[in-house]
Amino acid sequence: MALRPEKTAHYHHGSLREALIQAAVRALNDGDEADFSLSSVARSLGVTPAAAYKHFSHKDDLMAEVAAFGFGQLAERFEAAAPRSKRPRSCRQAIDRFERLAQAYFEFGLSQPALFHVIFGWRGEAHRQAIVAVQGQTRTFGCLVQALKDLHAQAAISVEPNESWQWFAWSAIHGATELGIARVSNLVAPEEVAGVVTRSIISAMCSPISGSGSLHTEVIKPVRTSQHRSST
Amino acid sequence: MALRPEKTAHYHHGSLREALIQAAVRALNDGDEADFSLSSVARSLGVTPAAAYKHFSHKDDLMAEVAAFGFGQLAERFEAAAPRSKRPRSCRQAIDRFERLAQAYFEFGLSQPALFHVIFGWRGEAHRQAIVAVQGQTRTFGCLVQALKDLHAQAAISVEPNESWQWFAWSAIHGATELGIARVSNLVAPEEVAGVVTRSIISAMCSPISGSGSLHTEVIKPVRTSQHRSST
DNA sequence: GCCAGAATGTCAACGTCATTAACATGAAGG
DNA sequence: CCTTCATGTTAATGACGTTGACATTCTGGC
Repeated sequence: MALRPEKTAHYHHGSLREALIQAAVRALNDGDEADFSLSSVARSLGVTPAAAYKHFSHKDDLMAEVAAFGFGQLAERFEAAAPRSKRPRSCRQAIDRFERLAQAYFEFGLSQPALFHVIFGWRGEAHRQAIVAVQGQTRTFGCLVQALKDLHAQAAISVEPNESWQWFAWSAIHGATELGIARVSNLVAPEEVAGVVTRSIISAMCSPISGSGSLHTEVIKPVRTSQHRSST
Repeated sequence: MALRPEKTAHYHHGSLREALIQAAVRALNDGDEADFSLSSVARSLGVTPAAAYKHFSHKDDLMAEVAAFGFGQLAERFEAAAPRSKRPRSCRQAIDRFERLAQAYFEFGLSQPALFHVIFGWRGEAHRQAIVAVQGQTRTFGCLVQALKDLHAQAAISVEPNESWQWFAWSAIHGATELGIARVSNLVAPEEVAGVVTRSIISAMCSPISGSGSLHTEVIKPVRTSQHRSST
């Protein structure tokens, strides 16, 4: 059939390995994570659980692939929200772009919480997990870092986005997503989370020390008044 | 034995219910979450798994109690790090207090990751989970909010800590903890995370619009130069 | 003091899960 | 054609969550 059966073309099933990964992702996204199991995933493909062990040595092996796939999906969302080709050419473009990235991150977590937790919460074999994490970071975290650099290049923030700031920005976005998934509070409406978080991060990175007062009045002032609505 | 056998004094075991909860917490904290099970917890108490079902209708029931207990532990850490009796009387005291709270949150998550994820990541019966979350928030999240108000009262931050800011501060601290647990990156050394996060949050909440320039040069400047070490 | 009944535990069983070993099947290549 | 390897099934093992039948022990009323 295939012109070049490069590696795993289609023996009995075709390519069970990929099918299992995608079925696992589908099962995770289709609600009930309690019902998630290697067996049920195999069953959904009309295949025996034992068949999975011809392709994965442990369940953790499958989950690692699922995590890698999830990172890919997140990267796709990032690319869709802020295409690499369209670099920001103004301060506001940089800000909007950064917010869209945060929004994509948040929506990804809320719409696929089980997958999200496989990516970031899976406790598996440390070795493989590390590999997945590193690969995933280069694709996703790199986008955030670039957005921060763009913010700086377009003078939307005054501090240079060094590693500490990168860590902080990621933490804030990630934490907002986790808290959103946990439904631990409804202090901020979901559709406003990304805006609040990004503007707060930007506010943090507008240091007033290097005589950039104009930046503040230009960028931060309208943000603050319009967004962080006062309560009480 | 007991002067007043108020409710569940000691029948066969004594008070299995409490013992099970604490044994579960112990099992979660003693590494291997993969080996965690209702059965193993019961076994560790020399008791049959079925015995647990005289006290909890489902495993989720037990986990909800574990989550509530975990919230209590976090609250204790908060109280130890920043006693409610010792209210800050200066700007620096307020800042230090806030940082100690963040540090306590971070260390709690890193030292007891499994328990931490039961608290924030457990997917159980929505009803009970909501109750636990609400109760836990009043004890823990309230401390953070108070710290933010103290920061404002001591003029360490200029914006009023409304709900949006509370959400943001919590998100940043929570996200830093989650990323730390996931060991997803080592951009910032663990012992510096709390400092970086708190100072960044404070920086975000120092709005330059209300003529509080003195606050910035006084509070933020030394922070920025000493902490966010430049990289590249 | 004794006994009914509730509270609390064990035992045995069910269905599911992850995992494995033994066996079957089908494609590929000599 | 026939070996060989990749891929699948079957059947088994031990652990898990959960339940129902049964045993024990505490408690309260007599």
